[in-house]
Amino acid sequence: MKKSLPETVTLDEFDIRILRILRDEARIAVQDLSERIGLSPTPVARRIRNLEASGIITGYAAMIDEAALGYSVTVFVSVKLDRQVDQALADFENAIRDCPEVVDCWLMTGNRDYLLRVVTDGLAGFEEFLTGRLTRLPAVSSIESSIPLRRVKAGISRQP
Amino acid sequence: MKKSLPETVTLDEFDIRILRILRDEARIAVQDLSERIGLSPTPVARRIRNLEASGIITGYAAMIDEAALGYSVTVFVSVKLDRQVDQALADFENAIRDCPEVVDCWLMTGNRDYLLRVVTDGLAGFEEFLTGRLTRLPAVSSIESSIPLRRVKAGISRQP
DNA sequence: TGTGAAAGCGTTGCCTC
DNA sequence: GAGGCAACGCTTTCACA
Repeated sequence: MKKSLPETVTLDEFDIRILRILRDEARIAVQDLSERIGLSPTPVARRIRNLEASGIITGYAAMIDEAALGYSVTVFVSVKLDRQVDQALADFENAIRDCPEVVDCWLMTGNRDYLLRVVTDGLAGFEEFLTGRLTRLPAVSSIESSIPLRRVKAGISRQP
Repeated sequence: MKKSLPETVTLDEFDIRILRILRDEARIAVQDLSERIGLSPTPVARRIRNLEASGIITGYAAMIDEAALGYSVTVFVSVKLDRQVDQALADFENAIRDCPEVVDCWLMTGNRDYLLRVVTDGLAGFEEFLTGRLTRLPAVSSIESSIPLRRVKAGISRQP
């Protein structure tokens, strides 16, 4: 039932604990990590390498305070395309992947519209993105923006 | 000792390049990083420590493939509260922070509703979260769920 | 910011269970 | 099969220029 995944890796308690710690402190030393979970460094390093090789750990990211960098505006944008053929979707997605302003993008069910999280250095920058880039993409028919007041919980991935 | 507000830190080209690299490869060795940006390891380590201390780097996260862990379902949930006094918001937010299913949560402008990204190990798990936890929170008046087909772009933060 | 020495850490081969 | 130990080599750190 639960083996539809490409990787049928089985994770034991140690793997789960490693993931749990690495999820929050990705730059921790293997040695410190091994002390915390009660194993010696050797198997911990092996387990981390296996988790990386099997695709369970897909990478490590520094979490950067966007506001401190001057990116103070986050907007959620809902985009609808007027043509929903595969080519239009693919073209739109390729264009989105080239936009640094778009941090996150999901294709939604239903009317096959997209949900984007857009980050800019101000409302002027957002307007520029909207009028200068987004509305100029072919097949874009309607755009709806929602502005958040604040982020209540900031997660990267679900905790095991 | 120039410890000022996080917003007023000035970043030079080296800092930006360090952030850009750490953003994608947070576990890179300082030595490798220093070779890539053309500085010796010592100042690079110092810069990283300063970036952490000034709050520009808020942490490091391992990116974990949720599907490989069995968390195959992502749902965006829009929640509206019937009372919008501060206490109701605070209570709701505290409850949300305790839900491992809720990966990300934003308070939106307008009708002051919340946008949640919920991750579970299946639709049954989602239903359990919905009926067992979310609808039981006080002040929750309406809930709307949207299911994504796929993630087009998966970002952590805006690239500098 | 860079250099060099010292301390700390990760990696590997081998052994044990 | 997986964990642990020890030694080697690389990385980080600190004093000082």
